[in-house]
Amino acid sequence: MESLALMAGRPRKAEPEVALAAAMSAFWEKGYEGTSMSDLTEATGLHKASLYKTFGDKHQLFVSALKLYFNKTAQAQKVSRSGEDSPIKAIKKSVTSTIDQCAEGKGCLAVNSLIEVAPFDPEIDRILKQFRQRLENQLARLVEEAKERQQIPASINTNEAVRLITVFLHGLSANMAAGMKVSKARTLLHDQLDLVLLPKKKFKRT
Amino acid sequence: MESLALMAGRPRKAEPEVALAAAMSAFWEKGYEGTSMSDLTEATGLHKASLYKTFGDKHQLFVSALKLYFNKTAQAQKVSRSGEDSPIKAIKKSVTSTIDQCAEGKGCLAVNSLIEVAPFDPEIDRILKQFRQRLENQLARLVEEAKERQQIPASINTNEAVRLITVFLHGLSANMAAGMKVSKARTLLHDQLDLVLLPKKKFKRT
DNA sequence: TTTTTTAATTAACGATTGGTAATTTATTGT
DNA sequence: ACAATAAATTACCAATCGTTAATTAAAAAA
Repeated sequence: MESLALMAGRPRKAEPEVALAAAMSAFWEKGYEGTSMSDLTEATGLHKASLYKTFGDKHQLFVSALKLYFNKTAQAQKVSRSGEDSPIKAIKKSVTSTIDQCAEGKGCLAVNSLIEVAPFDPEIDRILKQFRQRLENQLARLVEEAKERQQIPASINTNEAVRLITVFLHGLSANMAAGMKVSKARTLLHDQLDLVLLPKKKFKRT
Repeated sequence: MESLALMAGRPRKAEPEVALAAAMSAFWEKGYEGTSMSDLTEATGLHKASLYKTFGDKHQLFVSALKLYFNKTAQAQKVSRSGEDSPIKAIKKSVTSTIDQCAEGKGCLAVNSLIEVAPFDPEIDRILKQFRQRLENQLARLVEEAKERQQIPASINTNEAVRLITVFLHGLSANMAAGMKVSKARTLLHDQLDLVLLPKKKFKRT
């Protein structure tokens, strides 16, 4: 009765989910202000009026696209670390998946929006904060597990370590938006992980 | 004959340098696309036609504003590390100055532009690359000096260390654009510096 | 076949965008 | 006083912005 239901009325050209995914891509490529309604009609294959009826105005559509983005990336992270028993390897797989989603020249939609729209848009700001928090909690859990299993020193401050990793991810996203290669980003990310999660020793300053 | 010359014609309401600084602030606050010509007239106190005559079109004005931004930040860094003999302290002062310039809710104009305009604007992309390179060279020089003075281990890979620092700075800028406090950013930055510049010791994995 | 339902389509709205041309105002040089 | 100069100001341009109303087309239900 839900997905296979034959509905009265003219059949739509594109399923809302498909159209939303296309809109998400458009926002991702061109940013919120940079994506016009014309761009969205072109991307989705739907006409303006249909977009308004289905998703509300541009802002609501953007909110929906953002949420879809998060579901997709969260899902990708989950998949990439599925079956991984080692916490520290799970961390690596999780964050590497994040980088892999940042295609060159596009960066991460969340980080892009953090800079472009969050400062002027309380609702988007709230949503982004929420999702950052979710990612940080996820990582914090894995760091704690890694400590328990003595893969990393217990002396590490979990919250600080997580912050050092996520802030670095944001930096990588910014660079990837401007063309940094995925391979380069991966290398730097792994260096950063080693730095954050491996212990330091004292060093004699002169 | 230059600065004090009495010129024929109606005197201008604002000196071009002052107007350019105001335009820079506007772009910094609202981004390139987000700043309309009306915003710019309001910020500079100059009328549209005057802006066009003085600076060319919006894009040229933005280029000039970007260059001014770099000159200002480079100058601020230079000042903040002036008279500092210790290379490692000079590094800290230099990058801290970068963070201090990223006012809360605005981030860094260069990083903002990296995400918002560089992907669609080859000229801006080129300029930003050039300035990132300049900053990285500056830091690399200081890292090398620190090595020579044995403030940090010679085993450190200079280019990698510099990249880990600058990428982290970009991440901080993104977060500050969305409201991270300067004090918080400073703390994280210093943690990152210690991590990158202090040596690690081997750790037995289980 | 007619009615009902739903989406596609067309056309248009006022507002704002970046950008110019024409004119007015204020100053210096002669 | 009068021309020359340069900036301020006003008015305007076509194009695009996000948004909406009215109409048409295509399917199911009666």
